[in-house]
Amino acid sequence: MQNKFNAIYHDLADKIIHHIYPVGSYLPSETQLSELYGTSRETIRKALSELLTNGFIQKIRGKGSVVLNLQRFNFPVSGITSFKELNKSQHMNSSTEVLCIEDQHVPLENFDYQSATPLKATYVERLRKIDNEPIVLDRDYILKNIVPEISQTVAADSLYDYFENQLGLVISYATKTITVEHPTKEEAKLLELNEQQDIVVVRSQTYLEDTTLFQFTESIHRPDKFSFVDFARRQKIN
Amino acid sequence: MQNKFNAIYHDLADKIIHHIYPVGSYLPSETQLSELYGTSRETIRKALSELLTNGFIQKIRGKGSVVLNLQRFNFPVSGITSFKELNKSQHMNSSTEVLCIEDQHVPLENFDYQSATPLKATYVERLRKIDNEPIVLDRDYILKNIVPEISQTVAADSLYDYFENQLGLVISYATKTITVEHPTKEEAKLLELNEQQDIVVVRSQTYLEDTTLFQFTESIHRPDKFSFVDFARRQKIN
DNA sequence: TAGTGGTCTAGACCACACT
DNA sequence: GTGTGGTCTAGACCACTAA
Repeated sequence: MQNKFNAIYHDLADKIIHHIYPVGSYLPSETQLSELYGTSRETIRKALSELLTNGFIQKIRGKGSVVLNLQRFNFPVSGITSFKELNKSQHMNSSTEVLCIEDQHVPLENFDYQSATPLKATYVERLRKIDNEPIVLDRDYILKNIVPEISQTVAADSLYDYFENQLGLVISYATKTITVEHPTKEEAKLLELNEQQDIVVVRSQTYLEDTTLFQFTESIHRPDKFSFVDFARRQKIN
Repeated sequence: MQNKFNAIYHDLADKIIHHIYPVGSYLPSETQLSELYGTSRETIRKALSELLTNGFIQKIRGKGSVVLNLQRFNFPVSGITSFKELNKSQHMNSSTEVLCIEDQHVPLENFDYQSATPLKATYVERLRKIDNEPIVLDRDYILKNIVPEISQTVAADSLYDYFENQLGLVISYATKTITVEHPTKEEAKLLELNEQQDIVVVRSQTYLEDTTLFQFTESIHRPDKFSFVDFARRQKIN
């Protein structure tokens, strides 16, 4: 937490989560906060603008910053989060079963992606269970030119942890699409569905800090277990 | 467009969309931009940070700001956008059929919302078609204490246009959940589905600038026509 | 009128990438 | 070393809210 504004953001977020600043109350004004934290007003404003985009507060001109009642939305299901992280922060009783690790080319047509040459990747297929019920079937294609090798133990634990903390990769952004499709026989079997039921498919492409494409993922969700929660701010279209 | 940084943001976004700054190239540096636009560097940085969060560029420390290849993600399906706006910006051949306008209480249990007293609302049910195929069934509950009356003509045109441009309401943010459910007979009939097929339900609560809750919406999507596109930046969980 | 957030400035120092 | 983006500052003026 080297940045001032980041430290202030987390301090304020904590205080909101623990109701030191209760829902519906106003935070101290920006000038008061800048005195409190011994920093300039612009730095305070950066921290507040983080709180704003993450749905902690609403700023009202001429009045102040109100604490919102949206704590439940603050875990970033709409962001990029690994299963292990989610699991940890939600205290779920979950497990991961590695079904397959092998070298494959990325099935580009699935991802609506153009490439002159085939993309070599490590294919990892994993089944995620919560309380012993299958919830998600994850299919990851991790590009070989970035990560040459992936071991069984890493796949069973957490790919993101390995990439970020062992390899020092900085994951930056992703594009996602969510659609509803018919399952294949295999998918239905693994997720314990009958073949009439649809599946929810979340496909994403993940990029590193330097804009290198790095991973393709296909997450197949049981429809009855799927829930996507989002917080959005209005933005006019021009 | 009174704000400098907003004007600069739109100018740069336009130039990216029209490939004046091609995909993969670098924008001029921040100091160059501040000379170009005759403004301070911090103002430029605000504009760039908008471009960043909307997926237009990626900033790389020590190098510059790279133009990303994500134009298709820039219409905010993940934001708050009205059907009419989307329609206009996507040039679709669409129509809206108003099925019902009447006074109702908000069915709070559907939205997992607590309230001591029932919430009086105008209920508007509309069926959205594209190329004469039913796509979405929208059910809006607009709270009476904010908007007392809604006419048939307004519902047939655009609620958001009415709220923002006629009534001067400022819509600020919303919470959304996406789930997959079984249709009722009526829903299946309206969307021309067989009752085996699932539906995608997007439920949202929309708030005004002053944090007043203002609208509940239930959007029922045909599963085969549903697609949700998102751009997300990585944020660590603490 | 006093206090609030919204915008903008001109400067400073730092960490990082490239050559 | 030079140029880049990342952070931070101290001050200014504005528009809005409330008493």
